[in-house]
Amino acid sequence: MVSISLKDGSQREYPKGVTLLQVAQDISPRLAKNAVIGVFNGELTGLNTMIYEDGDLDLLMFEDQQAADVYRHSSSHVMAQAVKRLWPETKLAIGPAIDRGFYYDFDSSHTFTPEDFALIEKEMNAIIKADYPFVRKELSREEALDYFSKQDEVYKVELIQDLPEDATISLYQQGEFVDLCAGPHVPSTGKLKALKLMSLAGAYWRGREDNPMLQRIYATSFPKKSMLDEYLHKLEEAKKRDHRRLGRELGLFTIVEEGPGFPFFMPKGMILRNELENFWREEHRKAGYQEVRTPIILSRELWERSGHWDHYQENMYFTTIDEGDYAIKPMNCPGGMIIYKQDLHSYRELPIRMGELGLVHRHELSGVLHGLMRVRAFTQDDAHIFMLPEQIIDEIKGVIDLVDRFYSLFGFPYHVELSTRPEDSMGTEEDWEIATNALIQALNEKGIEYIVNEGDGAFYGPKIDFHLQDSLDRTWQCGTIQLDFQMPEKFDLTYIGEDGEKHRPVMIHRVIYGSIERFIGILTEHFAGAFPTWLAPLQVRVMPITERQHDYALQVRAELEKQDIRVDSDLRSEKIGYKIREGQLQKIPYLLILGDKEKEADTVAVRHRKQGDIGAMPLAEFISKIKKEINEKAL
RNA sequence: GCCGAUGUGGCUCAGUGGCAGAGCAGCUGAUUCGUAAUCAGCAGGUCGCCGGUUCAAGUCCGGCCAUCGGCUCCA
Repeated sequence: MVSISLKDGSQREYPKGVTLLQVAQDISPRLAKNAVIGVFNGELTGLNTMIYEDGDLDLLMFEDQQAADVYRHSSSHVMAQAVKRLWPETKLAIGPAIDRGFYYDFDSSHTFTPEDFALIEKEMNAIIKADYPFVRKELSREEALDYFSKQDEVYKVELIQDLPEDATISLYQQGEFVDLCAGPHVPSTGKLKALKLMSLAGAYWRGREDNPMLQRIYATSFPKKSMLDEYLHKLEEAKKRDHRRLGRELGLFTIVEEGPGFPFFMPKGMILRNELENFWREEHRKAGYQEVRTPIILSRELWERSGHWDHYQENMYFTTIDEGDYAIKPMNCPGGMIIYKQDLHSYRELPIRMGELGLVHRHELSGVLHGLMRVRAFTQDDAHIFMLPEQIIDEIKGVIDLVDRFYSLFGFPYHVELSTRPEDSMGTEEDWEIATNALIQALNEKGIEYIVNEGDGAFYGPKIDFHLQDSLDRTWQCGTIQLDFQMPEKFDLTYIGEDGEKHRPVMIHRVIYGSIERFIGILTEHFAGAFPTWLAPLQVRVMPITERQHDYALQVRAELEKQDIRVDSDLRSEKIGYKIREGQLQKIPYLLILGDKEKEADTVAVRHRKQGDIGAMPLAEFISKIKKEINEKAL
């Protein structure tokens, strides 16, 4: 017998060789139905695994992310099986579960089109109906290589060759289909229910540009049709929050063919932008920053000195002036260096925190442009901090605090990544180690969790990145803190120390918003265009019900303007419902509806964009209410 | 840059080789109305661009550009 301890602390005895599914069945038929995968003695274990030793068991349902991953992973095998049936010459690459679904990469002479989706889905459903068990087989490296070589599955062969010497090589088979796979899987294909193929994409084998491009099919699956429908509905809703759509609908910005990647900001977008910049200046003043502005175009010689010529050239735009070569700045730092060098600096001045809202241009590949999130011209809310080596940790922590101050104000969840030395970089191994450790120490002292991106740093130093999410949960790097020992060296920056000698300062590059453009994109999606009142391009719209109240409406509007509230009025001869509808669609925080009653009583009827009609009140009361909301930057 | 898809009025979209359409938005007029769409009329298009096939191309073919979804890359 084996003794199995369950999560609730209870223990059950079973004959040796009992499967997890049988255990689940014994506990409750519903659990057996809903369980996707087990965790037995800490190991993710398939439900049809037989148990020969005592242990702790936790049965996971789809709602658990690990279980969902297994479920999707099994789904990807079924998709591969269907594709192999339909196009037998197709070679298989990899097919993992991802956040909300799964994909499989194929190499096929057949070019998949969305029209194939129905066909593949139909075949997948047939495979599910056949209810093939997922059978695990372990075999030696030689056997595995031999098997996949014979099948001409070149990608699988490559994968096996790259597995560590001591790795267990396992296959999973369902029906006629066999795939190299570590597992585990659901017990059988019949466990899978609601599947949908989502999209096609090209993807380089192993993500390397010089490798062949494979055809990737993205799909998702759920244990219930209703869950799939709900997911699809959410996707539709998310599309309505897309900043590119809202940018047009709300008149914030536009990008046209005449300037791919070069956004135009329209009057309403500029109001939003200016509010963000005002707030930025205020906070940076408080945090001890000075502000500078450096030129957009600077000489080739400068970029050679900074290292950009060698390390960043393919991202830069160039121009010629009087036969001299110039570059349009892709970063603000060299300009900052020049400003620092205009004066001699004492150690007593440090740290010098020098901010710049700097417009940079970068040549991004055409395929990566994406609304305001990925553009070719953007404004970085940059700053360069020049400091003593012993000030490094405190300064980094100061920036981390500032980032948190900004992101919490908007209610943005974010995650942090640490990027280390890339291949194409400047400086000594020692400098990089000191710099990287300083970033790690600051993160640790702040108690911030982070993931590491090996080799993803800037060419001059390692960095801490802050990532925010868009409406589809894609993440975008916004804030970043980069520690740099190289630029001060290249530009021979110095300060006079206590000893009267020249010393080398250390430098931080940092941004909070990252790029104002990207941040506005994130902001728009986060609030679905309903910006907090302090940011809203238009804060109040006054709408009289009939012409009888036009005078009163203009009077109210004038008073609000006098109070620096952004207000307009809708005097068209439309029904009030029509005006309200437009006001709501424009996501204006407050609509003031003025009829005879209000005019008579000298009040305004207030409609809040989310709370709806909140009743009439004296204008003065409304003004103090909205001013409080604006001053507090309330969400 | 690479893979795939898409490109028709300001917006959303119909139009499968034979006279370029609809709804919304816009303009004009009527309507004066109480919390998400009043009615009527008018105007608006080199069908992304260039070339080809054809008696005839929005439609078929080729090239380019842009956009969308990915890959790679990054704020």
